[in-house]
Amino acid sequence: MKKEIEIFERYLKTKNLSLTKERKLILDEVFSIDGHLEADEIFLRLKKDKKDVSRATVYRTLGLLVNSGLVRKVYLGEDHIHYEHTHGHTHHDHLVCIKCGKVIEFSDKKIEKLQASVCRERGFQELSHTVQIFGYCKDCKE
Amino acid sequence: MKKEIEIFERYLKTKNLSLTKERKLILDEVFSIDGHLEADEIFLRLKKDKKDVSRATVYRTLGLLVNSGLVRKVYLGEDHIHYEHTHGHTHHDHLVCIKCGKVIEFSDKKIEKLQASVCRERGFQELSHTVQIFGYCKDCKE
DNA sequence: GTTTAGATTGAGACTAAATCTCAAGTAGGA
DNA sequence: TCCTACTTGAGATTTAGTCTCAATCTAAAC
Ligand SMILES: [Mn+2]
Ligand SMILES: [Mn+2]
Ligand SMILES: [Zn+2]
Ligand SMILES: [Zn+2]
Repeated sequence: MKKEIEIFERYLKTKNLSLTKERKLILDEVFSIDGHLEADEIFLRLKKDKKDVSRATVYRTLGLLVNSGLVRKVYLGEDHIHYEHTHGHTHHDHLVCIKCGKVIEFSDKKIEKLQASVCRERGFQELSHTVQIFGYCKDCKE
Repeated sequence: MKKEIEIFERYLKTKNLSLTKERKLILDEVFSIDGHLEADEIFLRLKKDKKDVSRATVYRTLGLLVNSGLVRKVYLGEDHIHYEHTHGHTHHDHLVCIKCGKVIEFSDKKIEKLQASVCRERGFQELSHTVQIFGYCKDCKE
């Protein structure tokens, strides 16, 4: 599998943009995290590492990463967006425990197929989707 | 079918709260709108009608309406929450056109069943879910 | 190597959604 | 009537995210 950095650089090339040192720092930080991450988390981790990058650049670069297809936004019921790697991960959706906050990933081919046929019936061209199921996880239900 | 106001009042009773004139104004305004609505829309409509209610009370009351089960929050990919009636409407999910903003509702029993079985397999107790499919509607796809 | 146009950045101002604070007012049961 | 808990509005606050703009960098063209 291609490395993230190559994909990102190729994407940037197509937009006449370049892989600056700030963008590389952010890319590395994002791919050093497993699981769901937040913009501010990237900003603070880099700051702690004395690899300062401005908050604006973090947001700007996360946008580029999303557009390049390496990363996607996920909505987990909180008041800010989370991000997760798509590169190297198969598509999945989320069960979110509203008590302990745990996020459980699942994927179901049959659901995906049915969603695709809903779109087909409506003449809708799907680009992406997110499914969130909120409730209590095994450990939290009474 | 029971009227919204009765359900709301009963809910409030169980919480030792009362149906004040502000809460009634907001309830009426919310149920006068068909489709997806925003908190600020309620605030501004009431203001225009000279039925002033503070923004804080609008948010507080929308929270109560959600807890009472009359209304639910929906995430449509924008930077603020939308609300929609649940009372008197069957459950559905959304296709969101990222070009013209159109929101198309759909419901699919088979998808819902499969989601339920995903939860069952994981010992997850579902309370609610939302599905959003983003893409181009019939009129917007190239 | 210079020039130059366009890309890039950081600091901090700004916006907007949503929540919080708190003093003043209200409702209802004892 | 008294008391307590509920309720509200105004505006402050919080927080996520965007925008502005001057300074700097990049890389292609000369
Ligand atoms: Mn995930
Ligand atoms: Mn709807
Ligand atoms: Zn849990
Ligand atoms: Zn459209």
